[in-house]
Amino acid sequence: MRNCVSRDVLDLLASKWVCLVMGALPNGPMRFGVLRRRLDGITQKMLTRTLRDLERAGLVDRQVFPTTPPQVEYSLTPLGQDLVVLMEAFRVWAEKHGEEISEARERYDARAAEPVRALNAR
Amino acid sequence: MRNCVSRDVLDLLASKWVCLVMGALPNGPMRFGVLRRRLDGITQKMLTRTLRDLERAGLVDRQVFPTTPPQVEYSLTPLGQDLVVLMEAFRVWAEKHGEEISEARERYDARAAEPVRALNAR
DNA sequence: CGGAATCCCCAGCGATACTG
DNA sequence: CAGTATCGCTGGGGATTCCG
Repeated sequence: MRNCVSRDVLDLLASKWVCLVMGALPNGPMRFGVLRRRLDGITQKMLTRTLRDLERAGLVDRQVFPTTPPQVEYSLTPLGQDLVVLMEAFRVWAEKHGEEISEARERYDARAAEPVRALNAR
Repeated sequence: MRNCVSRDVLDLLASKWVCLVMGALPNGPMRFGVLRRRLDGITQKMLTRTLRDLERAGLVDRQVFPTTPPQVEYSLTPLGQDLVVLMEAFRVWAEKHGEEISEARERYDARAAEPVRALNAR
């Protein structure tokens, strides 16, 4: 179901790195290596793939300088910048309520463990 | 990297069904079965898991009526409603620019196919 | 330096069957 | 009706190696 358009964009965001990559390059063009180090923990393969997906979707611009060694710069397109604004709003929400969520999880887990303890007590 | 709080929430949204499930129940409590049919295409297992995750995170409330047959109603918590507002903003964005994105993809694919055709032409 | 290619693992999800 | 339990697969993604 939900063959609607928003599903496409949703699938994009569902990718593990898309948000992080986009969030890492809002200020001007950035070289591949620099981006890689900024996102410490990402594989070069996943960074390449993620950037390709974003470029294909028209959210990221890719500029190649045929020098030696080669140099490639990535930047957000206007559309990409527009989306980053939304994601930023989301990030703010997350930082505001993150604590609240993790507390809720701890409470939930504590409640779930309780019956088990009662069982072991016999 | 990015052990920051927003990553937790990000992982939640990255789940395939979270956004769809939350988007499907903004108006009052809703029974499991109804929700299931509304989300036509979701497995009962995934719906259960998704709802559990959301309940654990404090975004969804689960109320059980010990009748026969059993009846369980799900609803958004205030925190969940708050998040839905954000997701709604995102959905609007997606529907506004979805076309633009799929066009960009077609252009990209066309360009990518071109060199191949040039090769085959020889 | 930026990226393509290859190998491989395992979590996510679907399908199916069973239960209180 | 609203789940839990079990099996099986596929594909996302990591590690490594090679290339211009």
